[in-house]
Amino acid sequence: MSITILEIASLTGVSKSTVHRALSGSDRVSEDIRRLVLDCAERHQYRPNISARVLVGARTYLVAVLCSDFGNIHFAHFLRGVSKTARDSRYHLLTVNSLEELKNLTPLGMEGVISFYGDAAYHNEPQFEGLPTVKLIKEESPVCEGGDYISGRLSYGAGLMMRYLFEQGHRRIGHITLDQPGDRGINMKFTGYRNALRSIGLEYDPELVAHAEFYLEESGYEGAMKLLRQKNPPTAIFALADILAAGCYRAAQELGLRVPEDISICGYDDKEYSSFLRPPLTTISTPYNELGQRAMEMLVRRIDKLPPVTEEPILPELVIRNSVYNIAAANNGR
Amino acid sequence: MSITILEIASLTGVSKSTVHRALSGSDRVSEDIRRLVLDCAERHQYRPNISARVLVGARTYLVAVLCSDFGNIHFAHFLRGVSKTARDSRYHLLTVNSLEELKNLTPLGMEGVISFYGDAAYHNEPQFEGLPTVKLIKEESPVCEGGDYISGRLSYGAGLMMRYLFEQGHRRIGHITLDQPGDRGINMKFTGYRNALRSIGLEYDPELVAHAEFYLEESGYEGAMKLLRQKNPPTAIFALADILAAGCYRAAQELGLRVPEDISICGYDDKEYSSFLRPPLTTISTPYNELGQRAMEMLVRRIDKLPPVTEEPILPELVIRNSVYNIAAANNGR
DNA sequence: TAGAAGTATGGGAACGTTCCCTTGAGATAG
DNA sequence: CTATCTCAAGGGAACGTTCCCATACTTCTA
Repeated sequence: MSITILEIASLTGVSKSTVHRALSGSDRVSEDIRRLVLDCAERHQYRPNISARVLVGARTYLVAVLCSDFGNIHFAHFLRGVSKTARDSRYHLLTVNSLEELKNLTPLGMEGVISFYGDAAYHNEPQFEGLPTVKLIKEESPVCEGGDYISGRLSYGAGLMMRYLFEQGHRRIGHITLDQPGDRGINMKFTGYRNALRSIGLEYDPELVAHAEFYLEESGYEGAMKLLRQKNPPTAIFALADILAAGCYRAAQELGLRVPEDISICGYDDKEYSSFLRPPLTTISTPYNELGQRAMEMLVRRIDKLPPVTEEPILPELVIRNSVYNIAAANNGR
Repeated sequence: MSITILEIASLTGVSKSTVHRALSGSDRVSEDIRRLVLDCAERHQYRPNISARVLVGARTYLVAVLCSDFGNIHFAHFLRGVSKTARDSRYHLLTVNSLEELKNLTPLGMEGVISFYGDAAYHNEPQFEGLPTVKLIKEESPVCEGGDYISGRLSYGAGLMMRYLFEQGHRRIGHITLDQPGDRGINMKFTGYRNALRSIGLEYDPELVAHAEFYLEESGYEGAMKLLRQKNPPTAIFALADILAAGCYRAAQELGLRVPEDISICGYDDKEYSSFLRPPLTTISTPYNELGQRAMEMLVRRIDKLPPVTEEPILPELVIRNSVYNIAAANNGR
């Protein structure tokens, strides 16, 4: 274990109070003694005992990051962002798997919580365990008015893609959505699709929407099959997730349709594999790393009781590759 | 904050010692009082204050997981495994980004450390901060004799692939390795390649080895170009990583070679995208989830001062898809 | 029936830190 | 020269828990 404040005191021949003052920055200590103490602390690699600090209610610079699935690659990127800002602001991170575990760990003295895509059930609580809390959510909604939150802006992303498809001349745009109970984000994307249709001036046609059951390639395949076998099939399919888009590719291949010449396909997520699909998939990328950094910045301000600042929003980006055909140009060229 | 032992004491009218005894399991307390105390604790959702425990040197059930890159998908899976076992054995996890941060957080009272693919520089230290430590390493080596470690067994995985290629009739097998300073694991894979060559009875030919500079698709492309443009090119290329294999695909395509008919390509990692490559990539999968569980089990035993048990090793697995051509069968059929 | 043995409970100290109050010494002013 | 002020430094309490020892009471044994 590390050396304690009391040991430094006896080593330097001053009292623990004086050591504390010297260590905790410019209080009332003479310059000589400060030097002496700081020197001794440095030499013995003194590190304050966080646990003791907690007990007396002092600051800990500990922040909990809540995520129910550590295996999620998006979380991994998010965490990397959080971790970066945390390091810059001398905070320490504590990853927590569930609300139950968070409760068990609160005595460690965390000063705040960052929550990654929590269950919809928790959206209503503005903070966890009475601690300042920043939540990453899939899409803003009135429910979240109370607390601090940062949004993946799925609806915006969906609109981005829809507008792009429209610009490329597509008018019949299919959509594969995912019916996952309790996950508001996905319905939000569906909403994004519908809103975009409206703003573009296209009519909503339920025939153009397939409902996938699982987050699997197979579900995308089935959805695409349903959409493409109609008498008047769409010219483009916007799949809710890249993994579903991969399934669409397989369906297209099986039906003898070329991507993108015969059918345009695009996804959402920009997974690592998406650029390796043939043709490389046009998709939407969410900058989770930046979202993580921003979330931590927001939390730090909140902990410091600073008023929230309105910064430029962090928006999903359109990643244009080769899976969407420019119908407009093709028609012009004809 | 949660209710304290002292508050329960005054609530139930007994002393804090008695409350502590009742709470800490069957010590010397009368059944009546135990009931009374447990009831009160339950009702008020008592949670022991870990920080106070640390201070008096009692158990904390806290374990640190050390990883320098939280964005690593392999780590994400590993962490999921660790987390599962931790939950089952009522341990709590604390993810730590660097050795420096670990040092800062030791006062939280962690009882052990699990380290994910740390720098080679740390391999020599059997434990961090004097705590029981289990390390995930890429490959066993004499260096690690002192401490507890669990191995990804890269060398075994490389051997697995080489034997498979040999069985499929390949005799000129190229290899793309990665020159990363300080990363022993990669040299280990290279060693695995050479060992496998020897055990199979093939001669080592430096002409068949390309050294990639970065962990990038581009590097794989360059490596494959070098190997395939020789006058006597290999019939198969074993790339050090799936991402390099993806680059090999591009090189093959550019040279007008069909995969796998003209050139077999295989990788290592079994990344999510590997099954989406055309043709789907034959590769090696490391069960990081299981490795994480095992690592935590080992650590728990070590913390409990139990002797280590020798269990079945967790081995990488060959994932056969369609990127390796069976030359032997083709020749027979001819 | 006295003393020993055993059992239930209470009380104090300790862990390392921070906060608050006190002490003492030197400087300044009247 | 004394009273007041300033400033450096020391000392004690508190946080919540655990551990150890003390105390009171019961039960057993000779």
